Amino acid sequence: MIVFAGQGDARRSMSLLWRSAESAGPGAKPGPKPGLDVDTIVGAGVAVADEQGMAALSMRAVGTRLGRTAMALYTYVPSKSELVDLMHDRVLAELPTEYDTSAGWRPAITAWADDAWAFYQRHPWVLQVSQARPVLGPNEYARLETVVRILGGIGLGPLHVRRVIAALFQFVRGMALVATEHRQAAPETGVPDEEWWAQRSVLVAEFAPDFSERFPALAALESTASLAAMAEAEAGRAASHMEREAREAFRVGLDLILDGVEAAARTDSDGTLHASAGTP
Amino acid sequence: MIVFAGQGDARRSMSLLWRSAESAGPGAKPGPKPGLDVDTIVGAGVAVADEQGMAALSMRAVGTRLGRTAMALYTYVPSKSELVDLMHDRVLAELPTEYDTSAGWRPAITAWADDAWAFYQRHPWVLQVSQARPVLGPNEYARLETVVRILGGIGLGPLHVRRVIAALFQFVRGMALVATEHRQAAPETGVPDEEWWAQRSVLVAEFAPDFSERFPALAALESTASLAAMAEAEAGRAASHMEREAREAFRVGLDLILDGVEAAARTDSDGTLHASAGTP
DNA sequence: TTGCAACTCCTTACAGCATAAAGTAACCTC
DNA sequence: GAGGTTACTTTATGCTGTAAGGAGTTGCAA
Repeated sequence: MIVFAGQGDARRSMSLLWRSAESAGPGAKPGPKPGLDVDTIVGAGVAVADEQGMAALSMRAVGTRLGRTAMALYTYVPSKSELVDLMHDRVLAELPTEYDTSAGWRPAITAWADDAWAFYQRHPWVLQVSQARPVLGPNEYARLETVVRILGGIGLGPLHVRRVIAALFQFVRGMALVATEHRQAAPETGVPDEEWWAQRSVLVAEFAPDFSERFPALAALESTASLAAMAEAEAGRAASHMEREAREAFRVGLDLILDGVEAAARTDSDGTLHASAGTP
Repeated sequence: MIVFAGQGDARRSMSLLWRSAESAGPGAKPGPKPGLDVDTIVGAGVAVADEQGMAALSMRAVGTRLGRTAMALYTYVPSKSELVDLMHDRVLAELPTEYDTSAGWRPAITAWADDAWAFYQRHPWVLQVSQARPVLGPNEYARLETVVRILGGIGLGPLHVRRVIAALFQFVRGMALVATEHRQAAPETGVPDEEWWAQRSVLVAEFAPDFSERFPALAALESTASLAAMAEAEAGRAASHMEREAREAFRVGLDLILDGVEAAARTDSDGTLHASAGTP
């Protein structure tokens, strides 16, 4: 499903991304009045993707939602992959850009990560858009700017800042991806999480009766961990067990990384070359 | 492209995954001699995916490679998604399962991460297989067992171990994904990395002339970082700049996480409940 | 030896996808 | 009103996974 950006006319897609009441022009043009516009189409695309997932995002689906055929969209948007780019940048606008750093960078970056997490849960399809050649829309830059503002002045060298941010981004993305996949798998396959796992456990036991000899460390971990997990399972039932575990792993991993960043910031600021980038 | 596992007959797919000279049975059966077998088909699938990517993996493509039609495969494999599961577990067998922990867990886990990185670069399509409902094949478990053996005995509680491993997995996966996407984008779109970025920079400057006012921290970072990046760019030219950056960020991020794990292991082993799971 | 059941593999068919090409109708300017 | 431009539709092409049915091969029982 991963869609690559930047195939089409680069100039056209950039002008679509950065347009802002762009060049209203001379006014009346010949031909029938446009019944649609790019914003409406992008909105419909986002609605389809939010409701039915990326796999259900087809030109027909978007067109139908607007009472048109699939081909009608091509008047406004060069191709499906440009539409996805526009959808991506559109939803990115939901992310906050200001974080309070008065209590230090760490609570700020934690809040940022939590917001990103919530964002991905809201728009899971975003995780399916390729990151290789970023959309380079205004909101993509705004998101980056936000993090750079928080982490730019904590004593890391500029190259270090970039890499820490990349690592942070990918970590958040990765954990959010597992969580959304856990959540989506149930409706997609028609089998609830717990039931699926139970069924599989039985089958594993059946086909691999020597499991605990082949994977002793794993078996030991499972037995001790499942006790704790069961106790925990009684608590909430809004989200499935796997989804909650992903959330916990996200929190734990984030703290691990931020501990590392803290240490790096201390050692980096003594000696190593660094420019005072960011934080005006 | 993300394919969900476990839709088909669970029993059938488990027996395919765990089969090992399975129940040769009574011997001669009626009907023509099978011209293919599951292993051959899985091998052909891996070859197609390795060479042309996940998007090019179609039943027709795999069939053609074996001199058959697409439908011939359905005699051996219930569906495409089961085939993908089998391919996944097949290549997972390439990963080493033994790591030398005599110098401590940290070099071992670093080597593990490096091997995983190389593995993903070799089989980028693996990154497109959903993790939500893991394949639960023997090699998937072997991979997990390997990490648990390294991290099980360093003083983390069992629940903590699971989450640290989840975080580690997702981090490696995420960084590997960016790297492979950078590498694949060039052939996929026909435009080399550097050229694409140069072209885009010009367009951003054209459509957002107020860039450095809108994104001051970003602009400052870019200008200082690009100096260092240019010096670095002279060194090697095997991989593109973006790909090398992803690799660097991977290294940096991994060290950050492992610093955190080290600290956690120290504090966790004093006081908190934990079982001595793993490392016989 | 014959007949049958099981088996492999093929052809055909269908619904769905992105999108190219061509046609129709609406609208402005001259 | 004519001509050109634009919005949108219909039709068509070549992909996809896979259901359905048929052809040919083989082993065993009668």
